[in-house]
Amino acid sequence: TLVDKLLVLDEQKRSVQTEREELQATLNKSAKELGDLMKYGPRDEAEAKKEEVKKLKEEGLGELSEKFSGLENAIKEILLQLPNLPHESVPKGKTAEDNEVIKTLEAPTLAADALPHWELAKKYDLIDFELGVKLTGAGFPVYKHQGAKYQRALIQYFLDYNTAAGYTEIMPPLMVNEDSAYGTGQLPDKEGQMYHATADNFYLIPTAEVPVTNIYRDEIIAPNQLPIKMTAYTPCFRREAGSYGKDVRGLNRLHQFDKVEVVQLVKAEGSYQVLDQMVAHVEALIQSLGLPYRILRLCSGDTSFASALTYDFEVYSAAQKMWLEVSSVSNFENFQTNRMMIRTRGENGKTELVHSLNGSALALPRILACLLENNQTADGIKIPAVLQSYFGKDMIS
RNA sequence: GGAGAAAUGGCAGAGUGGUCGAUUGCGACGGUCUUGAAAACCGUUGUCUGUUACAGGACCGGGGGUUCGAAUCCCUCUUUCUCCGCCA
Repeated sequence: TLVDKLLVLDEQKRSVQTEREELQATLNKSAKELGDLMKYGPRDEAEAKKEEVKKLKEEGLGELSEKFSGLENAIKEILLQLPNLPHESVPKGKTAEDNEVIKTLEAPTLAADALPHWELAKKYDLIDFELGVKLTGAGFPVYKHQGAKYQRALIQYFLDYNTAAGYTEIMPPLMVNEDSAYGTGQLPDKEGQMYHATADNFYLIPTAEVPVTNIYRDEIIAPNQLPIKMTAYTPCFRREAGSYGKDVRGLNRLHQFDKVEVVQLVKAEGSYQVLDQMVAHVEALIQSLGLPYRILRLCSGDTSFASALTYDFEVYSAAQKMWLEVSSVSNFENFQTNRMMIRTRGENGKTELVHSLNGSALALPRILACLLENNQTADGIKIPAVLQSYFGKDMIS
């Protein structure tokens, strides 16, 4: 297996490293002696010594260095391919069927003539999917009138909700470089899922997690700065290669969508309590919108490359009669921070990796879909109480 | 896009081929003094790797080269600053 290979390579690397460093040490020492000799010693003796050192270097060092960097690269390549290890509470399983339902609210039923959100979007002129096709392509909807305003209201409400809980608001770049994409684990795992601006080798962000977490790449965070809590609204871009059918109808799956994300960097001890807090945070947010939801603990096969434990939140689309994922809350432990070298100092002053966690709070399109479908009435679409001050009225009509 | 200058530890800023992992100042931390604080004085203060431990090795924006020896010389890339051009 990869791991066995890794162990062998690592052992080889160490022994080559020791060998090389010993040679390096003799060379360094000789060079120093030679320095004195050049200054004070007899000329011919210095020259003789010089030849001797030169020969020693040529014989060993180049070969050893090559061998070493070869081994090092092989190891690095394997390490990048290894996913995170699942937390002990993660149920074993391969597909979404094996996810564990932690909590579920009753799925409401609507009148027989209830419309799916794409019909409602057309009826009230909220979203123009065909226009998006003209401008860009499928999966790039155009929000209009009350639809655009509803988006803005949701974004603002979510950001206010998160900052009230102590998250600092961030507005990051929407494109990142290769280092950032590797840092959070999108590369090499999700190479084909990101839009790639090849002329400059930038990637359009699939989630705010990427730029926001990378803010602290290569940093040692003072212990009194922890926990670091950040929230960001960004559009997200995903190629979604391989999706098809009713999965992609309407707002169900888009290439560009809006999301408000929360990210935390915390001490390793207690990171799972923080995960629980984040789950509670997201749950209360969904509750405040009055949407029926359920919480899943993802099985090993459904958990993403970088995550150790992920909870998914799904809301119920009453007109489509299906659950739609609207938030994913994960603890990455030190998987991302190890790649990014995000550290803090422990009791003894030694550096140690922090843990990174993040979650959506929340992704907009499916929330909007459910808000439209579940709140439709003969007179219009009701706006939840918490959103009315942001939206400016209590009904879309 | 064109021309020039620069990149050194948390920050500022020395260092132009050997004794430099790096002077000094500020900041931070510990201590003395004080009822407490300030001031003053003394001390500590980069990262990675590696060993049971000591030793050892690497890192002065990134990569490559010259040399017995590179923070220092050469090539290249990136970034920043100044001037010019263009522009929301």
